[in-house]
Amino acid sequence: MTEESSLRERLIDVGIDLVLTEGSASVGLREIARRAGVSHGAPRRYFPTHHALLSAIARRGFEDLAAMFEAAAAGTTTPRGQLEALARAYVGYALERRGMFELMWRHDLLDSAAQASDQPRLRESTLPLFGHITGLVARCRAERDGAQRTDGPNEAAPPPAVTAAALWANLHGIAQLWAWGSLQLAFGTPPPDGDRGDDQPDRLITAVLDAHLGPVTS
Amino acid sequence: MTEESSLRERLIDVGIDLVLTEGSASVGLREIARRAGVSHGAPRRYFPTHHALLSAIARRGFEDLAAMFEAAAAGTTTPRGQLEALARAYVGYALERRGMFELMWRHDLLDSAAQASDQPRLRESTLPLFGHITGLVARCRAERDGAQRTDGPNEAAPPPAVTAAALWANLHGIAQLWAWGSLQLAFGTPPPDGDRGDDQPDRLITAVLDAHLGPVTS
DNA sequence: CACGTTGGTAGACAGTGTCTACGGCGCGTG
DNA sequence: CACGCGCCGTAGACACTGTCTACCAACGTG
Repeated sequence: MTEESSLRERLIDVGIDLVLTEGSASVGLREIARRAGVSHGAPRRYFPTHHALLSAIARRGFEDLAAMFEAAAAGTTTPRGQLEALARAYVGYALERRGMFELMWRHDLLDSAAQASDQPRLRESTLPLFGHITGLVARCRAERDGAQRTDGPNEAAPPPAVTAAALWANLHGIAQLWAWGSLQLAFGTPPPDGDRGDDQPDRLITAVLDAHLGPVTS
Repeated sequence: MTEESSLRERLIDVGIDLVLTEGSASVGLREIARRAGVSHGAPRRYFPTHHALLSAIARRGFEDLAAMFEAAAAGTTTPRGQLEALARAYVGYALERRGMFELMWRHDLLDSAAQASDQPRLRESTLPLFGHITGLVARCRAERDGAQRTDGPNEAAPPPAVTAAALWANLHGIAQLWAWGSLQLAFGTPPPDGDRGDDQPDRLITAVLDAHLGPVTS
């Protein structure tokens, strides 16, 4: 099945492999064709341009990310727990599949606005994710409001969509800055290629959740 | 003065111009040389490789950003106000000087780890920024703690460095996601090349500040 | 069997980053 | 004043890239 699939899928697979091992920069069209065992003109039959192939690869990344969210959310039932799992999955994905995460936001390499004739636009791949976060934030706040109504200074919390956007942006920034190495050396931990320190982002993530949703009430 | 400077500076200037007008992607070494009026091999005299020239350009970007922070902080005196100005300056810079902002975090294009013989490492260019944020957060919290000590559920706020990192990451994520267009369509405003909606990031920024520092107490 | 379509090959073209050899210019020294 | 020597920039080559085009071998169908 996986060995004799159509060349189109094989090119995407090889591309993903290349993005993950090498950086997202050196994913040449000819290199993908080479590793797929075909001539350099072969991909053109399925992808009119290099960007189209990269977009297909990135689309797979968004699908993987969505699947990872569902898997993470299956563990717990409370909205706060699901948000926590989602957050951990997001920056976890960015850190362990760094090249893919980079590629997914390189709008200069992707046809983010064009649609591939039947697929939805690549830019809108993040919409369900955002909707998911918004829903969880709303549920989370509803639970909180139902439980205790005594805390005074909670005046005029922003609507769930704003909080969700802020939370998402926060996770995204953590992922990118951590991948770049800035946050590590801000924390004093030596960043150069030392894979240790994987708990530090966790500390940041819980801090961020507390900030945006309020501390845990249990 | 500016017209007859050394070629080295002129190359950087032309590169910045190119990055700002065209995207950060198409800043070819030969193109810079062409627009500077020299042959394609000339830059090599001052920058051993393409990445070195791009790193010099990015370094200028970090300097500009730092200068913009100082200018923004000069307006107000309260730490909260300075943080607000800094936040607005950060995402403002990212939005109006988009190409530069993109380039600055493209660690696949920059010699982020190597140092240019006398300049500090490019990766550490963000350290003073982070230190600044941390200091402001600490001052902000000290003021808050001095004012009112009555709110109960403020148990165990994270150390200032963690809050500063979270805040910075949040601004960074807002800048990037907004530049990509995801946040716009998450908010319903049409993102495709419509420059309108510049107030929306402002709403996000204030929400983010409130979340990380607590709502304004005035 | 002839035929057109599908799926891939191979070569060409412009353009890129890097490397190397070569010129011209100015400047200090004999 | 001549000479030589660095500095600074030019020009060409090389390998490589993405895109385009012509070609070609199967293959199922009439």
